[in-house]
Amino acid sequence: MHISTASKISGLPVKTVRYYADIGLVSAPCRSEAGYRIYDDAAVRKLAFVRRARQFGFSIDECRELIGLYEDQRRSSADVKRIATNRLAEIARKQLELKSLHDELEHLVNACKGDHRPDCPIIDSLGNRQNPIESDPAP
Amino acid sequence: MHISTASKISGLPVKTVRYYADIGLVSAPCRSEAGYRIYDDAAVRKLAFVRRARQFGFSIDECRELIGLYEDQRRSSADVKRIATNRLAEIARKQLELKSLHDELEHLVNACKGDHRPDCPIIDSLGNRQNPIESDPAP
DNA sequence: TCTTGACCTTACAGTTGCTGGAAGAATTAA
DNA sequence: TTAATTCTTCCAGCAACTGTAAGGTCAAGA
Repeated sequence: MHISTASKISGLPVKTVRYYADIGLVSAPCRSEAGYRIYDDAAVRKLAFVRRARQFGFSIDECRELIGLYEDQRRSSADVKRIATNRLAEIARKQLELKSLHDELEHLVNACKGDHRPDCPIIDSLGNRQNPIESDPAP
Repeated sequence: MHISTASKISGLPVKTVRYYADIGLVSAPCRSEAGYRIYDDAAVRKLAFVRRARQFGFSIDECRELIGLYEDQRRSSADVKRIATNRLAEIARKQLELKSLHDELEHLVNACKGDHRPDCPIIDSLGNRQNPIESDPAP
C-alpha cells in the first residue's frame, strides 16, 4: 500500500510517517519503481505501535527501544517493564508539578476581583515575588 | 548594571536575558559606549516577572500580554484574570490527560510480571489494539 | 493524445523557547 | 603588561514534527 493508506490505517499524518522513515524509526519495507514508499501490514502495525507509545509520552528514543523489544521474540518482559516504570514515574512527577502550579494559580485567580479596576493580585504576585538567588530586593 | 548582574538578580540565565531582548520581550533600557547592555531595577523586575510567569506555564506571547498589563497603570484586573483563567483551564486539562495516561500505564505495568519470559501485556497492549481506552476488540 | 488532478517524491524552512559555541572587542585583576 | 573574564553578534542545534515549494507519477476523462 502507498503512504496515504498506511497513514490512514496507522492514524499518523503522512508527514509523520515519512518523518519516522527519515529518522529510521519505522521504514517502508520497499519502494515502487517510481520511488513510492510501499508499506505492508507489519510496517503499519509498527507505525500504530509508535503512535500509541507516543500518546503515552514515550520519547522517540524510547520508542526506538520499544520497537526493538516489540520485534524481539526473545525479549524479557522485565526489559519492557523497566522502561514503562520509568515513564510512569515521570508522569507522576509531572502530575505533582502541575498540581502545585494549579493550586497556586487558582489561589491567585480567586483572589482577583476581575473588575474594571487596576488592582490585581495576579500581577502583584508575579511582580513582587522575590527571586531565588538574591533575596534582597532594591530599596 | 551589566547583563550578568541582571541575570543573577532576575534568576534568568544570561543567554535567556539576551534572548528576551532579541525578541523584544524585555529590552535593556540603554547601552554603554562599548555596546554593553545596561539594565536598571525596573528592567530586572520585568525579567523576574517573566521568569515567574514562565514558571506558571504562560507562553512567551502571553508573557508579552502580561508585561503590557503589568506596565499599564490603567489596566483592569479583569484583563489579567481572563488570561490567568485560560491558563488555569489549560492546566486542568493537562492534569486530566496525565491522570488517564497514568492510570492506564499503571494498569499495564501492574499486569506485567517483569520476568525473563517474553510475555508482556505492555507490548501486547501497545501493539495489538487500535485503542486501549475504548477497548474495542479487533474484528 | 492531452490534460486535469490526486498523489507521490525530496529538500528546505519554520515552529517553541531557549542553549551552546565561535570569533572578536572591552574591561578588570594580578 | 598580560591574562582572565565579560561582553558582543551570529550561527547551529535540541524535539518532534509541520508547512511549503518544486517537481515526478499515474489513472481517468474530453
